[in-house]
Amino acid sequence: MAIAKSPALPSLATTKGGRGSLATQVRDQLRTRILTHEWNEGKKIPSEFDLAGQYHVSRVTIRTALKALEAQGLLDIRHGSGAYVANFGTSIRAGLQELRSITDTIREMGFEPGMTHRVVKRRGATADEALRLQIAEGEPVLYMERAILADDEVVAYSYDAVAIRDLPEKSIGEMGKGSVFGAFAKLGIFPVRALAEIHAISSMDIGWGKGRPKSGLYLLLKQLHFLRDGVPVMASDTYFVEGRFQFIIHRTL
Amino acid sequence: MAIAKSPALPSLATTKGGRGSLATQVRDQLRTRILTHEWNEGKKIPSEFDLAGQYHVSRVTIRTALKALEAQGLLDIRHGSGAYVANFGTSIRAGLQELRSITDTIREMGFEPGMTHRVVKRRGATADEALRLQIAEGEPVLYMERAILADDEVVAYSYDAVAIRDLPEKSIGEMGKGSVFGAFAKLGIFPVRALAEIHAISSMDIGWGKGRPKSGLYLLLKQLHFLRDGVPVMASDTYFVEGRFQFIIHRTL
DNA sequence: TCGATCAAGTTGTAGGACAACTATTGACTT
DNA sequence: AAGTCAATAGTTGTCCTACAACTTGATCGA
Repeated sequence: MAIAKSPALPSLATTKGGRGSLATQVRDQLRTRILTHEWNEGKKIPSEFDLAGQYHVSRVTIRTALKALEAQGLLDIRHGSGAYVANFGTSIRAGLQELRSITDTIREMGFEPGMTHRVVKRRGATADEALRLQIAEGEPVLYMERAILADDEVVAYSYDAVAIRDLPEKSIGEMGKGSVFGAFAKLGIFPVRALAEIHAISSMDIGWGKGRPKSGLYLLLKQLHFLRDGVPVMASDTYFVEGRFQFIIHRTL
Repeated sequence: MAIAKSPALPSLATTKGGRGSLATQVRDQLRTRILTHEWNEGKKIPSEFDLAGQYHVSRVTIRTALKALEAQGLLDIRHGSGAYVANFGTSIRAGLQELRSITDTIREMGFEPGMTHRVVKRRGATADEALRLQIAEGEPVLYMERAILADDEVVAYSYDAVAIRDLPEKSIGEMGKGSVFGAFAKLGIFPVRALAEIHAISSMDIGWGKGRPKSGLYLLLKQLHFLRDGVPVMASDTYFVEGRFQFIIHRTL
């Protein structure tokens, strides 16, 4: 095998300590290569052996990365044959089961994300919030009501409650401005998992402002975000205006 | 380490050729052990080394299985520490991203599944069906309209179109009776992946019969089922009556 | 009492080897 | 000439061993 080094492969973990394990980094880079159509749908990607050569890692690491991508529905690995790019239509994009901020998702879909805050305050937790966040009723939470925009059009209304616990007081102001996850990251808080419940809702009491949909039809994503150790940090009820956002789920065995 | 063989571990692949790879079999057995609460939520499961001993397989195989379970949100693997059972509330159960028949899911939730057929016929594909199933308009499809029941209560109405292609004529009758996936399995057809789109729908034209919900509020799961090689075999629009079925999604990084 | 250090345990990565499976080629038979 | 079968190279699946990187709790010392 010739050591044909790919021209523009970003090196692994050169800058800023390279978040996560080697396999994770390889997975993310391979995902990018797949999503940018470096290999056509249904076509075979290089063998594990070749990829190990390209990235200068062991076959074990490559396998771990490939298996992860298979679990996410991007690859189809066949024993004795090779790994193939899963072929759906052209849509695919980011599935719902991948945890990322709404803002990022909107941006990735090619729109300009925006946000307007109607309420940002600190108050005691309601009974429901206390139950979900595993805190006592009345314990302080950061409560927000926001409208989420894509290209200046409202796509969702979100009602969020963040458990304060040992959050520094000054950081609360941060939350009221940009992305919540951005503010989390600055504090070293990284939600790694969310449990979401989905409902269809018809109500005139959800949206506000002039962008409010007349139909009152929403897809409710009732989420609870967890830290690595299972501690819940944020409960958010996000009402997506039906039709303005495409929700996709990959289902695999 | 003592070779303390667990008393009731089903042996791997003793009967009927043992479907799938070793790692897949181990994954399924471990999943069962997790879902039956053999280990409490948040607690550590045995080390990879121990598990390898229990199942008489290599650590690599155990790792592959554990990684798969982590991707499904059942485990949380921490470098240098161990693998922990993910702790959400008690709900969890089967997430939406796991592909399985509605019937099985209902049964697993502790209800008695049922089904009534309103329409089962062979007809030409509509434009939309042709597009989704990647066949020509007018090509024959098996079209069905079914009501899906749990404990004799309607939980969903489903409109399905199965691509006939080289389906034997006699098997079409089978479809009209029990589970569609059961009929598929008998023919050696195994959908391994589905792409689902979610919508909130408010309409009085969906349900029928006396169990029809007065609200007309549904959660629409617009699905397309694929074979391993990416060939679409069934397009189904399933309207779940809002509130009668709990939809859960695990979201991970 | 508090902090640093150490040691044991666990997951992550490496490398080599072989088994199991797939797809293609080429020879052979009819 | 066409079809069948066997050999073969290429690829993923599993095993083994070893060590690196990380976590956790115990130990020791100031």
